[in-house]
Amino acid sequence: MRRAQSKAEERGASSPIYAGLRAKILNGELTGGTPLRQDEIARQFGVSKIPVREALRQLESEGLVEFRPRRGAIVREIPDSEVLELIDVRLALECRALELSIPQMIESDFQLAEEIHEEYAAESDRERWSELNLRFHHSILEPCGNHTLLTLLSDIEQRMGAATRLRVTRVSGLDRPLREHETILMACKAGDVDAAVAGLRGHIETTRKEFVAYMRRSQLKSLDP
Amino acid sequence: MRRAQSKAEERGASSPIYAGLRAKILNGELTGGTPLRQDEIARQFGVSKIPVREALRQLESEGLVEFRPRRGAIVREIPDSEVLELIDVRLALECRALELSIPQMIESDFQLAEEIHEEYAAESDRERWSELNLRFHHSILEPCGNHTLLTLLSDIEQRMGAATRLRVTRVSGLDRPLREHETILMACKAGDVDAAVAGLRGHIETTRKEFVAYMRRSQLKSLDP
DNA sequence: CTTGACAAGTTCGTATACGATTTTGCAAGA
DNA sequence: TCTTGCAAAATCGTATACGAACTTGTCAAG
Repeated sequence: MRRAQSKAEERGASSPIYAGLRAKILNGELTGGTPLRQDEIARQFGVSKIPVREALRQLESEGLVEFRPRRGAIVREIPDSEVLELIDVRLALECRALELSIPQMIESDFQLAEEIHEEYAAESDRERWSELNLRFHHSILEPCGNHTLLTLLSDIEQRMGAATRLRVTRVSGLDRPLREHETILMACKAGDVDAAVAGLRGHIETTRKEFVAYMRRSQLKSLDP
Repeated sequence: MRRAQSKAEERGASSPIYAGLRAKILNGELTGGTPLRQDEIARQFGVSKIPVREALRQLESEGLVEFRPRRGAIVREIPDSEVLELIDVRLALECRALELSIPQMIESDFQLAEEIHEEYAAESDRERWSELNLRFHHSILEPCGNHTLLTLLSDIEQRMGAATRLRVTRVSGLDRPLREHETILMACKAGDVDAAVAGLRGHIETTRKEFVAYMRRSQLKSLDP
């Protein structure tokens, strides 16, 4: 193998590995339980195992990867019960963010939210619904100005996983979330914090119920072939 | 140095290093900005740099340590602005946890909370106030059953740092938090979720105001010798 | 055919080694 | 005295090496 390049790697060799693996896990290319062999990943990226292990450790503390002693790392399988817990966390964080956001919102924020909302309403590709839904939520939360909170929210969303979000989105139609988004946006424009937060809360609680319904169904399916 | 021990290390060499460094950072033994030299830490723990680097990476993603490219790791200095942001996150998570907790609480939970409350009231050592305060909060939040949420809360508290908590606690007296705790506990016993959450919210908002006051003072001090 | 045990091959975890970069110490010049 | 330059030392980041643990495949016994 090539010796250490003379080129100055500005951010270390583990960064691209971290980013690469993270992307593959989040977009569902690597699903839960898949073993992550260090030598293989090292070969793929043309480095040794050491930066690979560092990247895996970082993914571990984000909850995306799990280390088993002496048996290496696997993509973490997030149990349904934890998804429910994460939805509650999301509920708490989004509601607080919205509370802080509304007094900070200006005309351009409303415009952006509305544009995303309309794109969402016009979209027919189910695969994109979840992405547009997320973008709408971010657009009304971002003005809150609390970077720490927003980062935490992103982490939570990623931990819930793309797959989960898709499953939930499929269960519900397009109409119901759109109507709820509209209600929330109206309340934001009116500066009515309580109404907006109540709307968002109901919106997320419905998501939660939909996930519970999804759980029921998949449990039934597994019991009755 | 000794060769690899035959003894089977069940959880890897990085775990004790991680725990050790974490403890030293949280209890204030290592303060913000302190450089964390890999070779030195490795010598102290009798291992090579590799497990040290893994431990540091884990601490990095918890926000306790900062890596600068090619210049190693330092204990992260948390800016006042971020502490304010973290208090908002704590507000959101604790309020939601309490909401979920109250319907789950049984007699023994009330008893535990009351015991801690009384110990708190009787404590004269200021250094222990912050610990007892934390313990009281945990006692009423733990019944919520959402492990993910509780873990996140612990992370947040640790990130705010022992030093910060002490500073804030010193500013306030003992009476005010005690009265607020009592109000919250009463509402919990009565099963009055709204009152309890409102009480907790006010309690944390006061903490926030106290921190703002602390910031003002330390800013004035630095301007006027 | 199934079970158990041992050998061979994988894969992990970390010590050691080494090039590259940053920091430091010191001497020469302004 | 205060810079400026540069060589020496310290420190980082990662490749390589290797023992230990785990997995897999084979074969004999039941």
